[in-house]
Amino acid sequence: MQSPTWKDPITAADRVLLEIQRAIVEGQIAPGSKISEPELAKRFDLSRAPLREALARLERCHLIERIPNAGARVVKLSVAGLVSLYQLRETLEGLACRLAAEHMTDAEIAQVQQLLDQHLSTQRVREGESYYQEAGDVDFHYRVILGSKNPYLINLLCDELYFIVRMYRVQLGMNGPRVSRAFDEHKAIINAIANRDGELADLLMRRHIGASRRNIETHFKQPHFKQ
Amino acid sequence: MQSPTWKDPITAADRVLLEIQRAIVEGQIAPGSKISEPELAKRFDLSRAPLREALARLERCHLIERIPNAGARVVKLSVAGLVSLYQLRETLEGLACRLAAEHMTDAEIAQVQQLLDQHLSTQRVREGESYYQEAGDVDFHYRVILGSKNPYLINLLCDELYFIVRMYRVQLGMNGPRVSRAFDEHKAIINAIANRDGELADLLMRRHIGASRRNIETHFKQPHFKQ
DNA sequence: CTGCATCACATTGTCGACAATTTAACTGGA
DNA sequence: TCCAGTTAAATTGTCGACAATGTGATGCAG
Repeated sequence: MQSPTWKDPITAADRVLLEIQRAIVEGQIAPGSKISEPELAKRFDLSRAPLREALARLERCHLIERIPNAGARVVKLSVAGLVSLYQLRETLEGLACRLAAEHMTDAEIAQVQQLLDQHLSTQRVREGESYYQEAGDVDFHYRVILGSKNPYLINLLCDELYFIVRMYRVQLGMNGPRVSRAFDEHKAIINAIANRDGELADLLMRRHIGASRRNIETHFKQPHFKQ
Repeated sequence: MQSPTWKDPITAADRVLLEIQRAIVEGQIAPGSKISEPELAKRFDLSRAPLREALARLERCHLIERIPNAGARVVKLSVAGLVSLYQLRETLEGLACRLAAEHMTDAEIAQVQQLLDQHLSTQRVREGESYYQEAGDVDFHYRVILGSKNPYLINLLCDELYFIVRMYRVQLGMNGPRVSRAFDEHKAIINAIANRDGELADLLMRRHIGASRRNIETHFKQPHFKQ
């Protein structure tokens, strides 16, 4: 409903949603801080009606928590939360791989392989620019998820879990040394899918995400991040 | 946010949500039919503000689909939708079992085992009353899911997917001959969890749900149900 | 008769104000 | 000083009306 799977931000609620989403993910609105409806309404110059619509969607993607008659707060990041989230991701994207191996067309698979080569070359040129790395990573996972052709799964991963996953990565300053290794793992996964080996693709994806989780987990203890 | 994991229906939006939820699940509001905000507002005697809040939550649990500036419709049931939904459920509840085998206390496990014996006896007395069967089934799955101790997973299964799963079962008239077999399968699953064998519990749960899906699938072709 | 443009109607999106509830500050007493 | 009860301020929930958009009917041109 609100991101890679997007139509056009038509209504005012849509626009303010995107802005607040970005602000929360990037930490401009601090984790744990209270969300004041009157304040945000003034800040974005609209009434509380579309704002509340946006808040409802923010709760849906786990960026805020609401308590009836008491208001909303931005979620707090924690090691336990990260582990829970990635346990889910491992299983879900593993399932996506198994289904993708079954349902993706040869053309779609070839397109992803081509995409990886393309990302590899641009990544060599723009050494160290983490933005391109993340864009490529997101793009790869996105394609595989869509390849599953399972609407519930697609909605879950692309709309509901996407932003909270991104929030962990962004706020823990993920630029890591895992760049080139991730590319190889992506290659192996799409090859397994190309061979219609869903079981292997499932396994590889779980490992891939597991490695990513351990990589992020270490950042919780590093000095440059204030909990 | 709106079911087994429930606090108290305090606000007007909460109350109307429960009523519409029930009406949709039980088919009193026909699948595919349009949701008119003015009509429902009059029918439940409240303004459109809390009604729209309720609609947002109905979309969240996949009971309605909204299109900007064009309104909402009740979801249509289909074989493809059922398959997609149960693919997800198999994987998710399998994960729940694996985590439950790791995180449930001995006391919690014993409580579930006791619960199953209790259900078995009451079921023998009230032969054929499908309500008790379903209540018991829901209760068992609910406990295992909570046992996973994973907040994202709990929210997903108990709040977001619970009602659409129930809608399929209710509207396809599930009373099936699978009663006693399900009890045995539940027993086997909780025993695996008691033995801390997460892998086996995972496998058994997937089979259990797979069997349930095939059981429901057959009802799509039977005469007593009009698509 | 068919196809397209126009227009009126119905529905959704948004607004500002009021009611209900929570939070905190304050007062008084132990 | 600390705690409980009360009260005032601020916030959330709800309402009715208006604006913007979508829908269907009507009428005209081809």
